Amino acid sequence: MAAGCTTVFPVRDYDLAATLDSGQSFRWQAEADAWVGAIHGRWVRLRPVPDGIHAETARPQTDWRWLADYLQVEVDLAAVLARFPEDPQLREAVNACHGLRLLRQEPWECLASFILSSTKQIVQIRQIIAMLTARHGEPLPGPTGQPTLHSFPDAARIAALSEPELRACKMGFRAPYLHATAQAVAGGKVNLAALPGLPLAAARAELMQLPGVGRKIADCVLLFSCGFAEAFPVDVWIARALQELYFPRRRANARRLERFVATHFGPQAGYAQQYLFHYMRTRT
DNA sequence: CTCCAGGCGCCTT
DNA sequence: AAGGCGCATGGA
Repeated sequence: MAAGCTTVFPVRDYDLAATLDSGQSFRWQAEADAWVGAIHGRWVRLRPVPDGIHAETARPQTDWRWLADYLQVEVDLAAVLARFPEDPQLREAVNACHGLRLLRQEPWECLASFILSSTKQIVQIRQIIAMLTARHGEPLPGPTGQPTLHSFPDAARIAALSEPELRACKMGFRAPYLHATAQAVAGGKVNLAALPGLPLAAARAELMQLPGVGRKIADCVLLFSCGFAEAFPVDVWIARALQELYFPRRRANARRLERFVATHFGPQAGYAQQYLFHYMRTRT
């Protein structure tokens, strides 16, 4: 294959803006008609085009599989939606968010990002992560005239930082959680790369050993970076959505909500969750 | 000013 | 088992 800095992924039903800006990933920056980001140690610009997604890198690529995998362009969205349960609430969310997809992110960046997400608004999560990468990531080669992007600092790098250095990135009480989890991952106590090969419950239990990682953050990592499409993170937005859409008359406690999501949404529950989440956040 | 944000860990009942 | 509270920080 010839090396080049651009390619087009032919794909239908892909809303790039909704997907990159729906709270599953925190580093994509909007330009006039494109998105710029740093993934897999590379500067990338993505642009929606009529027949798919146009991609541009700073350095020539001979193999674009890393990006095709990240974007999940091979996923047949219609087949995913076909396995959703038939209920009017979910149908409404799907109709409102046509082309919304799930990404497949790098596990460490995903885990660290969601440790930093607790009781923060998405805007602030983005600010914390921007500061962390600018200060402690490696500068990436990019086009001249563009602001320099940085790689996400790996677990060993964050483990080697002091807690005050982390707190200086405005992450507050999350600093000791991120630090201790970075040490556990860098030290091999949890092997993130092995999680996709485990049964869902075992992979979840592995993640929940880590400090600062409970059920919700574990499910985010399982869904957004490990390929477990049935993982269903329940945050305040989703809890509110389930309460309002499915239990409008009586108050449902956490236990009841957990049983409902485990039985109602099926094998593509994680996709359903993303539609409900985006629908709740964007409806007027 | 108060309230709350893609929670978690620990402490009470 | 289930619920309450503190934790930093900043925006509404």
